[in-house]
Amino acid sequence: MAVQAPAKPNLVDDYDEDEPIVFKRSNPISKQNQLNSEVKKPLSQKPDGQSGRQISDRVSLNDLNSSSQKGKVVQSNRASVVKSSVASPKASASSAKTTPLKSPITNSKTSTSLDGQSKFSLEKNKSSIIKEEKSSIKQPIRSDSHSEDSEDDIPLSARLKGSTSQGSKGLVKPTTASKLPPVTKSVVKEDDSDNEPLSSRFQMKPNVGTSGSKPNDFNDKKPLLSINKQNGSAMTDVKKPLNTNTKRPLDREKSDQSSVKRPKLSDSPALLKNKQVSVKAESKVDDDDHVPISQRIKKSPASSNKLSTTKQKVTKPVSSSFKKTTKKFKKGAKNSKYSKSTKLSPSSGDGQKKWTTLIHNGVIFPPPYQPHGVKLLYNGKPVDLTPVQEEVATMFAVMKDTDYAEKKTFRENFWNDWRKLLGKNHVIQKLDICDFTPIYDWYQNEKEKKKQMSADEKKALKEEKLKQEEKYMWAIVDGVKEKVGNFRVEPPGLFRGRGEHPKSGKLKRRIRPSDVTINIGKDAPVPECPIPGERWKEVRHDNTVTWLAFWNDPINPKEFKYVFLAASSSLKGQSDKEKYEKARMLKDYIHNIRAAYTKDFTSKDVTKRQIAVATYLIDKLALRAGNEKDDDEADTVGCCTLKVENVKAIAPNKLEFNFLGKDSIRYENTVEVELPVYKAIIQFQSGKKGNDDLFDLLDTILGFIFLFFYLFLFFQWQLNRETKDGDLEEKKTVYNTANKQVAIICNHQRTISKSHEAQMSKLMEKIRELEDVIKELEVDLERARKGKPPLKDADGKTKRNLSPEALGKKINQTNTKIEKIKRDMQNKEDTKTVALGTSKINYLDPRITVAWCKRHEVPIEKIFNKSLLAKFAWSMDVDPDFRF
DNA sequence: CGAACTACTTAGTAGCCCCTCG
DNA sequence: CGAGGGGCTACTAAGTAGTTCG
Repeated sequence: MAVQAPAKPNLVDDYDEDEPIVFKRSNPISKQNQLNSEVKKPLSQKPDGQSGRQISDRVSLNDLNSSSQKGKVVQSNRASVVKSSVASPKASASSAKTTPLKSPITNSKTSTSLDGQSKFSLEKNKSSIIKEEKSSIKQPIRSDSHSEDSEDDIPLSARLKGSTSQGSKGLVKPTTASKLPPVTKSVVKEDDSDNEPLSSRFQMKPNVGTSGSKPNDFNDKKPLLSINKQNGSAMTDVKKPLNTNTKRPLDREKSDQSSVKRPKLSDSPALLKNKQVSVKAESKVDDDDHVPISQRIKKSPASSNKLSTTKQKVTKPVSSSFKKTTKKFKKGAKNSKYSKSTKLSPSSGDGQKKWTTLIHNGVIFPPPYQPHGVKLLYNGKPVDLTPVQEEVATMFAVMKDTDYAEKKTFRENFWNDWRKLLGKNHVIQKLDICDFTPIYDWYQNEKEKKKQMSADEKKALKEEKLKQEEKYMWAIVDGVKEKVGNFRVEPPGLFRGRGEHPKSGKLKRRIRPSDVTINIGKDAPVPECPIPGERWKEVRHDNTVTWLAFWNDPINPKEFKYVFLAASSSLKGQSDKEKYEKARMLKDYIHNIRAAYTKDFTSKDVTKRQIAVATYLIDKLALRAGNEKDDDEADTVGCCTLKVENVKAIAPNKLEFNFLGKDSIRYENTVEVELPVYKAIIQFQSGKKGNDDLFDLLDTILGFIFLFFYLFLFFQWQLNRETKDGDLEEKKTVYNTANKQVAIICNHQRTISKSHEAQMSKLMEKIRELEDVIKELEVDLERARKGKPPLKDADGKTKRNLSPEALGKKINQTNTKIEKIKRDMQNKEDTKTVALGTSKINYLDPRITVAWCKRHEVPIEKIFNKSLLAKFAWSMDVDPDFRF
C-alpha cells in the first residue's frame, strides 16, 4: 500500500539506531556485545572438496559392506557449487579476529527522535495504545507486498522502537508489533562456579557506549531501503530457488526412485503457486484478523496440497493441543473462508510414507565390560567386587572430578542402584566411606597410556575400529547411500541429567539386542544380530517413520532412544527445509497473528487473554512454548508453563523474567511490554501463589514456528544491515556477529570454560607487561629527545641508542598490541557464555547464509564447517537473491 | 477431551584433534 | 617442537508436537 513508501526512510534509520540494543542481553553483556561487535573467532575451515553431501549413485547392498566408504560414494553435483567457491581457505584463519565492527549502538547520536518515540510509547500511551493499535490493525495492510515486507522482515523486537511516531503522521504501521517497547535482554547463566550476574562480571569493560569511535558507516552500500526492496522481489521470486531445488539430487532421488513421492512443502511446484497466491491473498484479507491464526498458518500448505498432483494423503486436521488453541482463538472469531480449507501440512510423523526401500545393518553394541581388578577402598580396606559391581563402581569413580560427583541426588541415586548390585549383606554399607581413588587413578593411567601411544599405533587402532563399524555407518534409502547418525548403541553409564534432575546418577543399564527394535524395508535382509546367541526384540517394516532402530530408555522406560540417519541425509535435509519453509510461510501471516493477539490483550475472556499474552511473549521473546512435565523430570518451564513467581511486574510496564528453561539454563530478562500486557500479567498473577501456573487456562500453544520466523528475519536483517564492503575477514566478522545476536536471543548458553579466568588474567598480565614496556620506552624517548642515552634495562644491560622516531614507532606498535589484546579479552568475555553453534545448526536458514555468501563473494566454507556443509547441502544452490 | 504414546528436533558438553604460538 | 587453546564431532539429554487412545 502506498502508505508505506514515505515511511520507509525513517524505518531505515530506526533500524540502524535502535534495534541492536533491543537484542542485547541488557546489562553489560548486552552492551558489550553491541558495542564491540567484532568477533574474534574466525570460523575458518579447511577447504574440503567433499563438502557437498555425499550421494552415491544407486548403491547395491554390497556397498554397505565395502570397506571403502569413499569409493562408492559419488558426490552430488552440489558439491561442485561448494567447491567452486573455495578461496584461499587458510589465509583467513588468523586475520579474522581483528576486524572491529562498528556497533549498532554507535549510531545512537542520530537516534534522538527514536528515543522520544520509545518513551512516548511507554508512558504517554496509557489508553491510546490500545486505541491506536486497533486503528492500525484496521489499516489495510498492503496491496503490494514490498513495502510491507520490509517491515515484516524485521523481527518484532527489532522494530519495537520508533514506529509510533509514524502513526501520528498518518503512516500507521500495520503491525501492532511496531509499537512494542524495546526489549532489554539480559541473560545470566546459572553457573555453580560463577554465580555473579553477568552484569557484574562485565564491569571491567570500559567502553560501553563509547565505541562509537568507529567511523559510522551503517548507511553503507546497502541501505535497508534497497534491501527491503530486494526482499520484496525475493518474495515474489521465490520460485527461483525453489525451482532450482527440484533439480537437486535430493529431490531427484525421490522422484525417480519411488513411485510414491513424499509431499514436500518446499519442492512442489504447487507450493510456488501457493506462495504467490498467499501473498496475494493476504493483500485482500489482511484485515481479516478473525481467522484463527492456526488456520491461517496452515492454509498455505493446505492449498499447496490441493494443487499438488502428487499429494497422496489428506492429512488430518490440526492436532489436539493446537486445536485447543485454535479453538480458543476462534471463540471470538468468525469463520472465514479459510477455516474451511484448513488441512494439516504434510509434515513429518504424520503417517506419510518416508521411504520405499530401506536397507541397513542394524546397530553396533559396545564391547562387553573388561574387568580391571583394581580395588576400591572401603573404610581404608580394599574390597573385592564382581565384574558387574566393579563396572558400576568404575563409572562412578571416573566421574570424580566432575560436578556430578558432589551432587546429592546424583550420589543417592547412584548408591541406590549400586547397592542393589552389591546386595544387602555386602561389606560396603555406606557410600561416604568408599574411596574410589585407586580406580580413578587406574583410569587416568589408562588414558595417559593411550595418549602416549605412537601415532602409528593410534592410527592402526582407529582403522581397526572403523573396519568394525563400517558396515553400520551406512544405510541405503531408496537406493541412495546415506550416513546413519547414531548407529552405536548407548553404552551403560550413570545418567547425567542436567540441572536438578531427580534421576541424575541412576544406572543406565546396558542395552542388549533383545531391547532393540529394528525398522527396515520389507525386502531387505534383516540385519544379523551382532551378539551371538541373542536376537532383536522385534523387526518392523514401517515406512512412515524415519528411524532405523529404537530401544526403550532405561532411565525413562516410557521413552525411546532412536537411531536415525545423520543430519546430512536427504531425509533430514528434507524436514529441515520444511521447517524453514514453514517459518517462511508465517511471514505472510504474521500481521494477522499479531493483530489478533494484540486485540485479545483486552479481551473479556480470560482464556483468550492468556493466549494472547502468551503468544505475544513467544513472539517477542522467542520463548519456548513449554509443555507439561512430569514430576520425575527436572523442574524447568517454558512460556505456557511459567509460574507466577517466574515473572515480576515492575511498574510502569516492565516484566522481569527469571526461570529455568530447557536444559536447566536460567533465563533472566527484563523487558518492557505493552501496557495491556503488563496489566494482564498482573491480573493473571493476582490471587495465586508463587508456584501456581501463570497461564492456568492455557495449554501448550504453538511456539516454535514463531521462534524460527523471528530469528530468521532478524538474522537476515542483521546480515544485510551490517554488511558492507570489506575484506573477507570483515565479512566473516559480520556474519559471526549476526550469528551471535541470534544465539543471544535464543539464550543459547554454554558453561564458562574452566580456564576462562586463567586465560583472562594471563591476558591482563600481558597488558600490564606491555604497559611497563611503554613506560620504559617513554622514558627513553624523553631522554633521547634531550640527547641522553637510554637507561639501562632491567638486567642492567645497556640498550641500543634509538632515535626518538624509532622509539615513537615502538610505542605505537606496543599500543596497538595492547589494543588488540583488549579487544580479544572483550570478545572472549562477550562470548564466554554464548554458544554459537546451536543457532547456526538449527535456526539460521542456510539459504540466507548461502545467498549472502554468494552476494558478497564469501566462500561458503568460511562460514560452514564440514558437517554443516553436509547438513545444508540442500541449500547450496539457492539463488543469491534469496530472501527469507 | 485430556493423557499417553510416538517421533523427531534442539541443545549443551566431553573429549579429541589440530593448529598456533612461543 | 611442545603446550595449550579452540574447534569440531559425537553423544545423549531435553525439548516440542502430532497422533492415538480411553
